[in-house]
Amino acid sequence: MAVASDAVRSRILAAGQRITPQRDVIAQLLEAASRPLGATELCAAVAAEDPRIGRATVFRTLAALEQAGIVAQVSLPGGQTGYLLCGTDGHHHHLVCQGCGGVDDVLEAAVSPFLRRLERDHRFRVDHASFTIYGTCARCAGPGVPRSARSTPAR
Amino acid sequence: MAVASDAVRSRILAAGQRITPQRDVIAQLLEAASRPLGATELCAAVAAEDPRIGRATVFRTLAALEQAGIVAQVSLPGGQTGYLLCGTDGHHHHLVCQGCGGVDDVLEAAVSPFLRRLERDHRFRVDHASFTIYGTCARCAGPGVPRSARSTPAR
DNA sequence: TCGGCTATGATACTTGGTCTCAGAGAGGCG
DNA sequence: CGCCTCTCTGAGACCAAGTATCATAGCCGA
Repeated sequence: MAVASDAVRSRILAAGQRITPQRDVIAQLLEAASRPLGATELCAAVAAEDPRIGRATVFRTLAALEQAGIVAQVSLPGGQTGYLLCGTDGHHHHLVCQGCGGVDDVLEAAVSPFLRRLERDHRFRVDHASFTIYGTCARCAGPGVPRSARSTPAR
Repeated sequence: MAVASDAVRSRILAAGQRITPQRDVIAQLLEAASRPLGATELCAAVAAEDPRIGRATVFRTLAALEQAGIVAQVSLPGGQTGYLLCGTDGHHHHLVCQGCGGVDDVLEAAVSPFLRRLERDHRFRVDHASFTIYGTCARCAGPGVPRSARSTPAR
């Protein structure tokens, strides 16, 4: 059976959490998915991998991994919650492609000027902002069918 | 019993929806709250106003009002959903004050430069973005404490 | 090896929301 | 006025997501 990558395992350890077979299964499933998994989806996948793992353990593990900064919750369109293994350390945001389900990370540094501007304009102190943005990635936009305006030389 | 304001009623009508006593109650409760109400909270308030109004009607009404652009869903910290009567027409975003629960609207125009920048940097076409930002409004930040001294970078 | 702590599985429960279905009520029309 | 249709409603079953509880298993350090 596959196991979670060393990188993930070491991050779990670094957060002072134990690596257990159950956590390994869950981390590995999220890692293999590379797109946000819904609660039902994840529970089903976990059950398929090892039917003896309980729902409570799944959610506990997600909470533990989230606390360790290894998984993030994103709100999927339709109001559902998706769980996502994220490669980026620290607080960041997500671009979710509605075509392939892939996720791109947006570093906090890219959004903080925007937030500071909001703070100034609205006389508001921002404590916490986390947003998920839906759209279409370059690959899914299709080669040869680029958005008319997107000839911009992106890095 | 109080009724929803004329502005709200006319917006319901403009969206081709009927004004019924039940919708009136719900719109009026949201209007009076001036902060996001959770599902339980709202159902309880509705029941207090008229115990014969069913849950299904509450959610149906919320959906109808949301479609009419009169209410918005915001995700409250803790993952809960709040319902909110919004004064601004068109797509916009919300700043939620964690002190008083008040909500300030952020017009789409204020965020689109940020989104365009993201599109450029990530080669990503943004279809839909809606974010709710938590923080403290100027009033709750407290009088006498100058804003310049208390600005904190977003986490 | 012993004690304590962490993690686990089972299960019941809560919350948030949807679906279904029969019926009430309003509006339009002849 | 009477009828027809269409929207909206209430009740309640149902579902999905997540939490709480509790006894137990297993790891780990002393």
